[in-house]
This record gives sequence, structure tokens and C-alpha cells, in this order.
Amino acid sequence: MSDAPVTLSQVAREAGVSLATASRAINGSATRSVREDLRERVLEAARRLAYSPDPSAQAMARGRTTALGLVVHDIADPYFSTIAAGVARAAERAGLIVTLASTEHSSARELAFVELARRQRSRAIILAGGRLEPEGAGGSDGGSGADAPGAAGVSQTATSAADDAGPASEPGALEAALNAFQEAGGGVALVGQAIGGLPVVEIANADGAADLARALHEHGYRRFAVLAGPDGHRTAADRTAGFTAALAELGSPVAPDDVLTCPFTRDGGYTAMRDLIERADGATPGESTGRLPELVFAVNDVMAVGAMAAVRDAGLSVPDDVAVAGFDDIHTLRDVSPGLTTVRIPLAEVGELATELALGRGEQKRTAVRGEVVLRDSTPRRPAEGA
Amino acid sequence: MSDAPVTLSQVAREAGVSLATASRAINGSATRSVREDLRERVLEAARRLAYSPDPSAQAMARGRTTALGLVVHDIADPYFSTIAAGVARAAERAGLIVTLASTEHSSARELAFVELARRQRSRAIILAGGRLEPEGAGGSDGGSGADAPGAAGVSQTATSAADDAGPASEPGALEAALNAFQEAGGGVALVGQAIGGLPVVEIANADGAADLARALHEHGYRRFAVLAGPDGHRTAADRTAGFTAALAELGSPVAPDDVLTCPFTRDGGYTAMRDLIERADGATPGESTGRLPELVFAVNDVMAVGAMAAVRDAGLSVPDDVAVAGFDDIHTLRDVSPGLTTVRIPLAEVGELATELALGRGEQKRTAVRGEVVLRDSTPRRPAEGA
DNA sequence: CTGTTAGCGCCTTCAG
DNA sequence: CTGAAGGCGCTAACAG
Repeated sequence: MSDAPVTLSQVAREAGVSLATASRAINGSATRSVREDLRERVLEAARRLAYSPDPSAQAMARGRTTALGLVVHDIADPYFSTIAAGVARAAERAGLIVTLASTEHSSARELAFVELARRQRSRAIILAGGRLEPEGAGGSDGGSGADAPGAAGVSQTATSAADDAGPASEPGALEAALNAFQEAGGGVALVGQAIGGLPVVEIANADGAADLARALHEHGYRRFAVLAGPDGHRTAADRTAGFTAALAELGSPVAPDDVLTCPFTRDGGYTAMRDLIERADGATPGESTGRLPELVFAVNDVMAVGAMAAVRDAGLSVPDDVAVAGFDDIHTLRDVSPGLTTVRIPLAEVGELATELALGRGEQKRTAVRGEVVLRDSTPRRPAEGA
Repeated sequence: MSDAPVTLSQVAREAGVSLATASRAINGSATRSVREDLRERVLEAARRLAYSPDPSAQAMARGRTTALGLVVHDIADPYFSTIAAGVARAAERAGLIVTLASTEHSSARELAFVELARRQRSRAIILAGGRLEPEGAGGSDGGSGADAPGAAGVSQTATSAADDAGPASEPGALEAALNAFQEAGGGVALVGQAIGGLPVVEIANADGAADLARALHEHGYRRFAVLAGPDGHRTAADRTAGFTAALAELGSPVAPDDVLTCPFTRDGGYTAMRDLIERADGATPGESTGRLPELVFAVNDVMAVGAMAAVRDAGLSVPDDVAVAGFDDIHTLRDVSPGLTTVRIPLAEVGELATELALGRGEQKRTAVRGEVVLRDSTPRRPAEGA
């Protein structure tokens, strides 16, 4: 059928006007305007021919794409996919196409995508996901040489760009790339926590965790442990810090031993909780406690669910033997049983907000979203108890 | 700093060669080759200048983008986000940029995206998500006029294109659009079930459900109900059909009354299960059963979890009062308790497969993925029972 | 208000 | 094997 796409000039010819007029009629060029009847004719012709503009051509002529870059750590993670849903919605509203990058936690890849976005002249870019402190992430393969195979080096694919960025990019490289992107006229928005002075939808991780701690304390809990996520993970660190700080203030400090480092994943939560249980059982001798904490706070829901599984697998019960709390209020996890106490973050809205921020609607460059504590059955009120 | 992006000609000048040579050196033009030392010089210059090609320009010159379109119903749904993760991985491997479209169940939007992809000359497009039978989905607003506001009609944004496609596109329009896309040289892959003769990663929904039914029957279950999803939803219908057919064969047919239509969502599962319970309670008089079925099969995990919540909210227990089974084996839901019996579909792999199919690696145009029954605690073996 | 004319950055025939 | 020249589809100065 209609093999070769219809071009604007075909439309112009069909309508009996010049190319320029057709262009103006169709996109309503900023300053110029077109006589009503001509416009009608052009529009009519375009409809008849089923014309639709070529984004690449427009991008080239305008020096600006209609693309919105979204980079997340892992699109399969409900935290990110919910944000992505918000971004997708807002982007569609703005008439933008979203290009998705799932970096699988490689900061090199992240950097490569930001650079790609700049090169591609994306309209804006949104970076979601807990920034890692300098350290860097590094891929699984340590690809030794900088430019190993064939015609690498200067590549035209995101892939190879990521590959030869090496195991971990220098700290600051991301910020620099983002700044360059912005200076080139692109919009930027971060989700989570700030980098430099870039626009950001901040999630009040520390405050939310502190609120949670207070609510739990008020419920009668006194002895806590924290599954704190990996070292160098900002989001995890902020949640941990907010939680422990609030407890310290309340006179129920968390012992350093009871703050366990672990991956930011379901398995991380599972394993850490299992360790905690083994320790309480005396299976791992030489440890302090000897008994389980009353409540375990996992710094995200997915970890919390892993932790609950570990409790069950050990033949124990949540909340009878240990209470568990999480963070995020992942929608898909709202029906776990017992219901998981958590801090609700309106992730989809966060995505929409970030999009609007990146697009520069509204002046503020910084929005904060504060979570709301949601108490459920995984942390019932404790019966009064003597010191 | 480096404000205006570096262009190929700058690289060429820097290397002291012509534009053409630089181009050939960098992308290794099919037929032509370049002397080794010149190539080195060009590559070196490119590196020094941090050159990277402009995708739009390449797209225009080559008449083909480096974009891979992925359209899903709802990226926040773990089913789709897991597929998306697979697609993202495979796309990166292939050096493609994925552009994401979350249609929010509007078939008009779906169609619009396919057309956009064609216009944009995307390399390939992947359509995931249960095709709806003709009926069409329709947005929430019934946008009356075909071309209502201002300069609509011929639009340059996916948004407006979707808007004026009206509530529901004619059946076959999608297939036609897909065919046109393919004829224009783009790759296509469907996920779920076939449309016409297009390449597809089929998910053996009926077979998987039948396997599940047999396993459950073997476990001693005899009286079933099905939360069947909405009318006209292919995936839902196939699962329901496979399940009921297998049971009929085994001599435990499911009464039509016990096949409940409901939305394909958590709330759909919740509500339908609640209805089932009320019915059993006699709260809704004039109904047949009077007692709960032994097992309720929800056609996807998310619905199943909603159903489990309804059971709990009614003060009943899974599996003591009713057993529950789902479909998909959503990763995030693997830790619900009791563990949910389901049919595991390797969703991420499905995404990768679809990508490869769409890219035309390998000749076959059709791959089938069969799920694997996973029995968990939500459907324990039933004690032997008299007729 | 409309039409003509240059490019945008790159690839790809063409000559040399 | 290399360089020069044209064009992809569209927009944005320019004239008219």
C-alpha cells in the first residue's frame, strides 16, 4: 500500500500551496500566520493523504527533538515502573516521546545515556534512582581495555558507549554531563535526591523514615533493627539515618550492630533477616543480642517482603515474633499479609512532577514530596510493657 | 562548556580528511573501506573531540531510525514492566534506543503509536499486552468531535493523534497499521497472541491454564470458580478456556455461574471474590451455590492477590476456606503469604525473545513460551474426600 | 500573508 | 582509496 511515507511537499502540492505555507499551516509557526481558507486546504490535504510529520526531520530542522529521556536503574522494579508510568502520562500530555533507559545499576551506562540524550538533543531528561555515592557501580564484566574490539572507540550505539566507559566513571562525571545537557538547552529533573543545583523532586526519605520511627515508637516498640541497604546508596542511607536519628532522640537508639548492610533487593532483605534470626538463635556465636529485635525496618518494601519471607521460613511469625516495616508503599505489595507498615510515596505523581519540572513548567527548581506513614498489621500496637 | 555538539565535519577537519572519509571511518560503510592510518586519525580526532553522531541526522540520511518502539498497556503493571526489562536489555545489546508507550488500555492510542513508529521509521516495534477483541477500549472521555480544538486534525504529537482517533478504532486498523509498518521495512513482534500472520511470541495461555487445572485436580480439588477477567480480553479468555476445558475433561466442569467476569486488575479480583463470598453467604439471594468453591482461579496473579485480600477481609482464610491460584508468577509477588500457586511465565525472556524476533534474528516468525505450574501453599493437597 | 532559498548533520552516489 | 556534490524532510530566515 502506501509504502513511502507522505512528505510535506506532497501535501503542499496537493493543496496547491508552497512548502512553507503548508508547514506553517500545520504546525502554526510561532510568528507567522496563515489565511484561514489556505489553512483549511492544507489541513484537508494532509488528512486526505494521511500525512504525519517525520520527527527526525523536524528534529534536525529545529535543532531539538521531541524526545524525553527517562533513565532508571531497573524498569522491572516496581518503584521505577510506577515512576515511569507517571512520566509516560505527563510526557504524552506534553506531546513528547519517552525513550527509556534501564541501566541495570551501571553508572557508566547512566552516564552514557545522559550523553546520548545530549547528542540526540532530547528535550529533557529525567534521572530516577538513588544516586550512588562516588564509589561507582561497575558492570559485571570488567572490560579491561578502553577500546578493545574492531571499530569501537567512537561508537554510534548507546551500548558500546556504555561498554567503553569502563567499570566506573569518575565521580562528578554525571553531574558534568547533566550540566552540559542543560547548557545545551535541555531540561533536567532528578528524582530522589539532588545533584548539585539541578532541578529535583526530592523525596523526604529521612523525614519519612523519622515519621515512621516515631509512629512505631508511639506504638510501643523499643528495640529495632534496620536492614539498611548497601553502603553508598544515598536513598538507603537517608532512610536509615532518619530512622535511627529519630529513635535516638526518643531514647531508643539502634545499636550499630543492629544496622545491617545488604543489597537493596528482595534477596538482600531476605538474607539480612535470616542473619538476624540466626544471630538470635546463637547460630552465629559471638554476637551481642541473643534475641530478635521487636521490629525490623527494611529501607524499602521489596526488601521488607523478603525479610518477611525469611521470618516465615524460619518458622516464626510476623508480627508475633518480629514486626516488620518497609518504605515506598509499592502498590503491588499492598495486599501482602500481614499488611506491611510502610511510608507511602506517591510514585506516579513523582514521575509526573519530575516531567513537569524537567519541562520547566513553573519556576521552582525543587519540589519535595513527603511520604505518609501507613500503619498496617505487620506492626500492631504493642501491649504496654515494663522497662 | 562544549556547547554546540561536535559535528562530523569538525572531526574530519581535525583529522585532516574529508567528511566522507570521516563518515566511512567511523561507521565502517558497507562497501567502502578506509586506509588504516587514516582511520586511526579519524577515530583519534573523534575521541579527542568527544564526537558522537546525531541520531536524527543519521536517521534522516539513512531513512531508518535506531529506535525500537515498545507499546504496553500500562508500564506500572509488573507484567509489562518485566517484559519491558527484557526488551530494554535486548535493545541495548542491539544498539537500539527504546521508546516507550504506555497506552493505558486505549486502543486508539495504541494505533496512534504504531503509526507514529512508522512515520518515525523506527527499526522495529513490539506490542505487548492482551489484544482486545474488536469491541475497542475507548478512553474515559468520549471526546465527541473528530477534530475539535484549534489546529488539531493533523497533529505532530502522539497525544493529539490519539485524541482524535476517537473512542475506539475500527477492528483491523491495528493489524493494517502493523502491516504497513512492516511493509515500510520495520520489524514487528507481538507478545501474547497473534494478529494475522505477524511475528509473535505466543504465550501458551490455554495450555498453561490447563496444566494448572490438571495439577489442581490431581491435588484433590473438584469444585472451582474462575475470576475470568473482562469480556473480550484474549489473554483472559484463553486462560479461562484452557482451565475450564481441562476440568471438563477431568469430569469436574465449572458451572457458567462460577465463571465471573471482572476487570483484569487487583480490584477486579477483589470485587469478584467478594461477590463470590457474599453469594455463598446468601447475602445475594437467588444464587445457586450456597457455599464457596474449593478453589478460585484468578486469571492473573495481581487479581489473585486481590482475591486473597477479599477472602481475608471477609474473615476467611486461604487456603482453609478457599484455595486460590493465579497466573504469571509475578516476581514481586513471590513472597505473598500463603505462597500463591501460579503458572510461571518467563516474562523478561519473553521480552528479549520478542526483541530478537522483531529484529529478525533467526528465521522463525513465531515462538511459543509455555508456562510452568508452580504449586505453593495457597493450594495445598486436599485430604481425600468422598464424592 | 505567501513563496523562495538555505541549510540542519549525515550518508552515498558520483567523479578523481 | 579518497574527495566533492546532492539530497533525506522539514523549518526559518529572507524576499516579494
